[in-house]
Amino acid sequence: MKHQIQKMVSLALDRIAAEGVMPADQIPQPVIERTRDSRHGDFACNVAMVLAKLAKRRPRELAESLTAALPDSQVVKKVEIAGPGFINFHLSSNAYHGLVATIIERGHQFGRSDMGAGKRVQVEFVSANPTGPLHVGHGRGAAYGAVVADLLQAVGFEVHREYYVNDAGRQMDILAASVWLRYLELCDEELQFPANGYRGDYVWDIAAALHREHGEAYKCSTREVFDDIVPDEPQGGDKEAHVDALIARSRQLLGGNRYRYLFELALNTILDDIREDLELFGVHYEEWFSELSLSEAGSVNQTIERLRETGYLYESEGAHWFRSTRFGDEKDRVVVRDNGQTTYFASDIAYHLDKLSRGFDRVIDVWGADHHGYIPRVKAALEALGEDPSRLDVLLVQFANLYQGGEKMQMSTRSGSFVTLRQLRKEVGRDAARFFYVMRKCEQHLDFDLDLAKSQSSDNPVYYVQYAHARVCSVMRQASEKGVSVAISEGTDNLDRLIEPHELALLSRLSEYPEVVEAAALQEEPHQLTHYLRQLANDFHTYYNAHQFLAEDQSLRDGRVKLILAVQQVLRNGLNLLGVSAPENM
RNA sequence: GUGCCUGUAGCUCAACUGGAUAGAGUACCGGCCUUCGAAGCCGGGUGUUGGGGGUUCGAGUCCCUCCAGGCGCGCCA
Repeated sequence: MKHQIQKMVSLALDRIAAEGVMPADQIPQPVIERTRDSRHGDFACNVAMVLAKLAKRRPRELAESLTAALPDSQVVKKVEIAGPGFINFHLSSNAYHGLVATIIERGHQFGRSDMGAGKRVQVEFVSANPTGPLHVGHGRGAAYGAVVADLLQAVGFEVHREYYVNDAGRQMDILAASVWLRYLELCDEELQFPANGYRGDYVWDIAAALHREHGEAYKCSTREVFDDIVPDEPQGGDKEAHVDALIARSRQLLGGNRYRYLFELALNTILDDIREDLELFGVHYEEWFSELSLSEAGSVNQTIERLRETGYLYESEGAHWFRSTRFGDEKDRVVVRDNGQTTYFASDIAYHLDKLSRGFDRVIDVWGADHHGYIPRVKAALEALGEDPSRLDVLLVQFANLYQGGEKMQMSTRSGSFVTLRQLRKEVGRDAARFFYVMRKCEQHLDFDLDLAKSQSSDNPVYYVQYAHARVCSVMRQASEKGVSVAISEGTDNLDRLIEPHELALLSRLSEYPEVVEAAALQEEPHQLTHYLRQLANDFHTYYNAHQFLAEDQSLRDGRVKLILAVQQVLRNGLNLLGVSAPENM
């Protein structure tokens, strides 16, 4: 509908331009928007005000000429000029009859489009280090990334969802060492657990599994392990150096094979847990991309060599630096440490290079907002290597704060005192969690009220929307129990019986749905869809209370049943895009 | 100190990316169930859009400045 009106206005603009009112080569695409206030009609156009200066005419005067030049239309009943120069379009009552038929006919396809024209988009999200279970902070990135991906797919992009597994870095070694030390404790060794080690219960679990299956085959004495190790922080030393020394000692005492077994046991246990967790959260990936595979294939070293060839690499204090300041970064960045190890940044450049080389038209990263300082250096590296950095889009997701009983809950990964995504799901359920996570713009801090998400009351927006869907189902059940026929007629038959203001409002709302999906997808803003669904549910509940759907009058009933079936379909489609179920009863 | 993000009704947030009188939910008060599910609906008031300046027909939205909060500023990932 929007496009139809836009075409009409464009045509009118061409016509008056031909009359020499203004230069024909400077005519913009007119903006059509839905009115906020129904007294202003259904759609409004501001083009007369925008072009007033160019045409050297008063806005209202220009609007007069424009409306006179508008072509006739079946769907537009009345055109008015209002305010400073708005052109308001009032639709005729049958304008949306085709819409209802279309929704019913297209079913779950309604709202989808091919606007993306099959362009390939890669969306990387969550990508949490496999050093512990996912917590509620990751949950937001998971829900947000999943919905953005689904939205893009819905409007015709070919979407590739990917999880980057950081299975190569130092953090993984710290995890392995942590597991081993806990294992030693299970073997009745007494030791001082490092300040920088991972302390969560899951570390004990992995250690216990190792102990169960291999007895004391991995045991060493505490003396062997800690002999000559630099002191830890509580003893006045450096916690980083301490833990690095413990890692080196683990490798040395266990030997390559046993260390690798331990490392992979920890990695796989946690990764399996993460996979299952996300699966149960309704988040699916096309690919789990291993960082380790990058370095094993030599990509990281190749990337560093390519960078060296560009001349933007230099040596200083024994390390190799990338001159990212050349490309607007705050400071230069190390890619190879003085101990010869490549940095996380180095593999990340290699990874992004790999993504771009796979031929995606667009690459989207969903990151926690605490990583925002990282964007300039990644883009700098891509630019230095001759890639177009604008192909990469980084979406930052702010933290989610959990509230319970009005109290903010504090969390920290290292200390192990965090609420896991799994706990949250068990607590509030998948539907509420998914919905709450995407209810806010991603750059907003999210206050996640556990009590509200759990509550089965009208306060809870998830139930509000789901209830609207269940209500339609219930009406249809009632009809069959009462023996009332609700087999609907063909096409647009009987839709002319829909004349109540509530019905017209509902029709207009339904017509918005494809626009909302498109806007939410292109702007990467799932919250637009949650807001829309609440409005649609509200329109429906209002209608429900005002009118009897299963009317005596057969043709009236037919029209109304068609309308509420269309509502049901759109609610279902929208919830489905959010990864939230559309229950038939509650 | 410096860069990014945020600041809108008592609280949690919208505002179609520059449009008309800034809107929802919640909280508070009142009304609506012998008729399709009251997990619902209807009515009632709430604003110096953090402050100040600027840009223009028009600013919550863009620019400058100040104030407040969050995050970042490692040869960690």
